[in-house]
Amino acid sequence: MPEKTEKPATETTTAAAEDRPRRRQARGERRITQLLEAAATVFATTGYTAASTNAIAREAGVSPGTLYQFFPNKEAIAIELGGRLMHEMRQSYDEVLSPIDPAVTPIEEAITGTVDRFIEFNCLHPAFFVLMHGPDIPGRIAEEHDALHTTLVTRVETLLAPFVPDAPAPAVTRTAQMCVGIYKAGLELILAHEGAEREAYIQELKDVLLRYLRPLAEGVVY
Amino acid sequence: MPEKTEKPATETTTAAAEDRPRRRQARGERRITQLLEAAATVFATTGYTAASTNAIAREAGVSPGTLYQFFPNKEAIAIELGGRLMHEMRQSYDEVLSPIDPAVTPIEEAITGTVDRFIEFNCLHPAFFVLMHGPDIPGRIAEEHDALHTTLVTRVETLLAPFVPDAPAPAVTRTAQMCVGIYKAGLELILAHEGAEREAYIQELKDVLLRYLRPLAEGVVY
DNA sequence: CCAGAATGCGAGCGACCACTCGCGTTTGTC
DNA sequence: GACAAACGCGAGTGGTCGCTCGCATTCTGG
Repeated sequence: MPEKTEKPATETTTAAAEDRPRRRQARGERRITQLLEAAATVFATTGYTAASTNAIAREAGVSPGTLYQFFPNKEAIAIELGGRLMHEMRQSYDEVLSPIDPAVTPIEEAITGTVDRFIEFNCLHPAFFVLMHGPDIPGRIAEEHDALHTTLVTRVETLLAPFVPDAPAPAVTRTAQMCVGIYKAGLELILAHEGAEREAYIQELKDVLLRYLRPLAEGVVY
Repeated sequence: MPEKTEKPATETTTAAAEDRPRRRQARGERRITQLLEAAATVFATTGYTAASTNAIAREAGVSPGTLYQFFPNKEAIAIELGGRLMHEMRQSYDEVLSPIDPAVTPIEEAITGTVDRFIEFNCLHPAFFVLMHGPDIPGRIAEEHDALHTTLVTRVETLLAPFVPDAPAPAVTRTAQMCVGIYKAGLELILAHEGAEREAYIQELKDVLLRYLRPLAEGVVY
């Protein structure tokens, strides 16, 4: 991996926020989103490491040089793409994961709503799954991935907490971790199928989570 | 990928079964297992694609040329390693997954026994998980992976079948798929922890599967 | 003990890939 | 309309990696 330019941290003088206050033109912004879309499809089909920057540029219909006009390196593409998808996801998921009162919303509804929302998002943006769950991903993105994962786990914990008021914290964490893992596993199956079969797997995932969590909500301890 | 030598099929004269009836010496066999062990550790730490053949040779303390004395290419190393692990696994799992009678063995025991056996094997051979669940894996190994996966699913299906005699086949398949997926997810969590925490996650995985499957065994349909 | 095969070496080859550079084109600004 | 900056190109560069080749060393059968 040629990493020659060590980015000598040219934070030289001015109090300017960015090191290079590159003024983007409208054309440039368009190219960026275009390149990001191309990257999304290439990442989704081949994975991150196997995706070549040349392939992304080709997919976008531009030259490799043009690509590097807007992104300093391959990782930055994934970072930016991941960031934008994360942002878009938060919009969907802040409404769903936060405001839940076990007295009002039964656990069945909480699970169904959350799962539906996440499934929809991931079906719409298959690259997100690749970037966030792909194991061949280098440093910086892995950090974002971890951040998302822990955020997700914490959210599930707070979602779970009111249902199990008298459970020790580590146990709740484990349950939340399992939930996220189960969700990931289910998502993979769901993305691998289409139509009625996909719907059936969605239902199956809900069943798993429901049967797993309902005993907790009912205070049953086996 | 440089694939120059097209193996000109030097089936020159004799009706020998193999193209090269290479007589291995004891030293060679030792080198092979040594290289395979080295490959296992390198694969387990860096994944398949990121693992360089030179790194494997270095880990084994031999030169790259020596490595290619015993394996035609990088893929063959993974194939052979995967094959040996598969073989070793079958020994553990044929005893567990086959002979189960729901009248004699309750579902709790079936789950516990199966999970324990598989967990143990995967903890012992972390490279197996990487080779079988890594997404950066080229053609041939992916085939073996798929073969293992479907075998696993089929086994779980037959394991499940006696508990749900009147369920439609596709539904059983879906349930089996979910079980395998859940197991994979749980395994990842288990491998990521140690000691008491690991044990707790093992228990958690068993709980998930148990709560998921018990309603089926009891004929309860939500 | 001695041919010949198996084993061992490591510099090097070719292909690929992330990334660059010089130069031409378009766009915004005064 | 003129100047600068942003945009666009694509051949080229350095580096890594899978793999080879010629040659030295060790083993094995007769």
